[in-house]
Amino acid sequence: MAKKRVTSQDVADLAGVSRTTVSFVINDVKQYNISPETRKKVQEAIKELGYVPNASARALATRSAKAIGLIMNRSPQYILSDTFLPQIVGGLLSVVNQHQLSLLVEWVDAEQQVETYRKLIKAKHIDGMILLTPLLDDQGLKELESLEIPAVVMGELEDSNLSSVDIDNRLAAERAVQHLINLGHTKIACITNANLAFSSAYQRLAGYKDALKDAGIEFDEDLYRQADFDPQSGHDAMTSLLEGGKDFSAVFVASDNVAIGAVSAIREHNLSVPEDLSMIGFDDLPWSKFIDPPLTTIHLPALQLAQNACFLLLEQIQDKESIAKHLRLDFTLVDRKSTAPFGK
Amino acid sequence: MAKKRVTSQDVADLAGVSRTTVSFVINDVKQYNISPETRKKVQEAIKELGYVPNASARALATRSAKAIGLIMNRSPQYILSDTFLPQIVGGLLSVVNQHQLSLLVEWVDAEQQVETYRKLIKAKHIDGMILLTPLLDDQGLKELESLEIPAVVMGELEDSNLSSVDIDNRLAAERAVQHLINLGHTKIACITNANLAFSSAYQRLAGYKDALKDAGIEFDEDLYRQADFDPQSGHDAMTSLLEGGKDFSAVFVASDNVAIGAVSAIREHNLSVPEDLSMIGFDDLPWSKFIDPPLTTIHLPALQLAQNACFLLLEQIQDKESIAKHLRLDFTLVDRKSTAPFGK
DNA sequence: ATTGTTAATAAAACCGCTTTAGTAACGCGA
DNA sequence: TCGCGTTACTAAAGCGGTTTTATTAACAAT
Repeated sequence: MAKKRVTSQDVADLAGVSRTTVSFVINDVKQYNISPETRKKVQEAIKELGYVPNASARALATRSAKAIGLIMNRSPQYILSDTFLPQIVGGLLSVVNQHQLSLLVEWVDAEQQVETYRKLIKAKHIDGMILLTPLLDDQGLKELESLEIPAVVMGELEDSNLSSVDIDNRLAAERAVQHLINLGHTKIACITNANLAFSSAYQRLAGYKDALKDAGIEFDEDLYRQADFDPQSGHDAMTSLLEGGKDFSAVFVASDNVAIGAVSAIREHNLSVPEDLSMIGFDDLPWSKFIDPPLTTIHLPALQLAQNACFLLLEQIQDKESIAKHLRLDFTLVDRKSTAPFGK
Repeated sequence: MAKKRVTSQDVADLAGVSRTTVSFVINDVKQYNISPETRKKVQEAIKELGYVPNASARALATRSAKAIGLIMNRSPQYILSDTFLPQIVGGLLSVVNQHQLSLLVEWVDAEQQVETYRKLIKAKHIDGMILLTPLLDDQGLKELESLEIPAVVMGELEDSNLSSVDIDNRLAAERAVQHLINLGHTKIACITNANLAFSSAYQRLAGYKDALKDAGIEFDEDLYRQADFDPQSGHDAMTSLLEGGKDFSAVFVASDNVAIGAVSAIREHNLSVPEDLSMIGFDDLPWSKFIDPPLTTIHLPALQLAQNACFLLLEQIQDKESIAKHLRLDFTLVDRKSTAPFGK
């Protein structure tokens, strides 16, 4: 008893008009004037039949998918620990919904980036895309630029012409480390948020080095570790630092999600934050102020970043000629309880 | 210089065959045997032109969208604090990718549930859907059942015929509370994870009551608060409990995300967990074992739940006649450091 | 030689919508 | 009365695939 699908023809028949007219009513095409009575007849027929236009047919005819894609570079394993995902999805959803669009989530395999980007757009599954956690050497992105496809990256890529939205990661990291320096610390360790192939990790590390340099402190390779997005990696990195034998009184952890693991490692060594070790984080996740001690950190306006990325993308989709923009939102340093003056 | 789109006709021309043949090659239709040479010619043409079949056209012709939807009931505001989202998305993505499908994320407004579900499916945007955090009285779901649309809910709904995947929330909550009782606690407070319209909140509360009843402890309205998914609400609920004047030695918090806020409130009252108050959580979020104290909690296999939900859905999509299944995955109680015997 | 089969490909219809290019009806000025 | 411009609508041609049906050639069987 497969229910026959209701098409615009059915609506047209019931209303006693043509499919053309039905289409005009639905899309509110204004240069063709349809009489109020006809309009009403059609609308009633639509309601009576419970007609919903077929999205694929529409997309095919209009050559626009009415959908955008959120493209993630991380492998599923990393997505699991992407603490920002809810904020990003929530942000995108809020604007996408207002514009009657759909949101597609895709994950591109590192090995076949180039292919995947191309396919997504060529297949016209989506009208444009938002790229999350870009890698510095992403060949696929290079191709995207040349294909002149609507796209905006959430993150910074130095030599890219794609539109982007981010905070100034490097400067923010510098400010974070300066905060520690201002408190009198000179031996400051650093744990990155991820492997340096990710632009945010690279830039935050650069900011750390900037701050040291400004203060005339030499960068010490032994006080630096790489983490891998999740708390466990932070725990391991901190353990390694503590057992490395090098003395330090403060640490800059380039992601709160990593920091929470680092704090647990510090506790395991019977030390405490900030009494024995000051820590400043990065990201300001929803729970950062609820842990013990509440984390001093850099607030990343993830929701706004996502929304703005979406706005930029929609702009590009509507006006293909629009030039690439690089939007930088403000960050703020949130001073809580995980830092203390040197020497107590 | 709008690059002309490459269609199957172009491929056919280049290969010197018909569109039909191109289609057969692409889809590997086996009842029509195409000679190896033709096949090769076509494949080379495809490669040379960089041809990618248009998804909308395909969907229109095959009447299948090759996409599934993840439908969230929470408002964007709540999505922000949905700590499981990364695991769910990661889980879905991993199976969706294997099957060459796309994943659409949608949020349905509480006010227009019925409409939204129908539209999504009728528009054939998606072939089926996975429903997250269902509400107990969701009218839209009722309609879904009658429309015989492929759908599986992540969660439990008592009187629903839709397929579902979940753990036994009620039993798990009972076990959690029994754990406290076994430690000698008798005055046990409860903070729900959300408002009781959400089935998980309702069921976890029921489990809490079951455990009390089994142990002959009377349910005390004053020792019970509702939270609202996020840490702040947990903080507020716990503050309210502590300042309520009623004595209690343990608390069951029906979500770790809420629990982290509750712990912070406890600290603010200069009390500590588990010395002054034992706490058991629920969910076992990625960071639950890294906070201080590491949370004793119920482990919810979110990733597996998502994957299984997806499998069930795909099954339903392929075989419309398949009957609804209710899958219950195992939970485990993870005993960490936030609980202690009563009276120390 | 005739017919029947089968293998390999092509023609054409169709999926359900949008959109261009009309067309009929009507009022209006000359 | 005729021509002309509006107004309110429609027929038909796509959009780019899939799928049913048809066609042709080769080959085996009668």
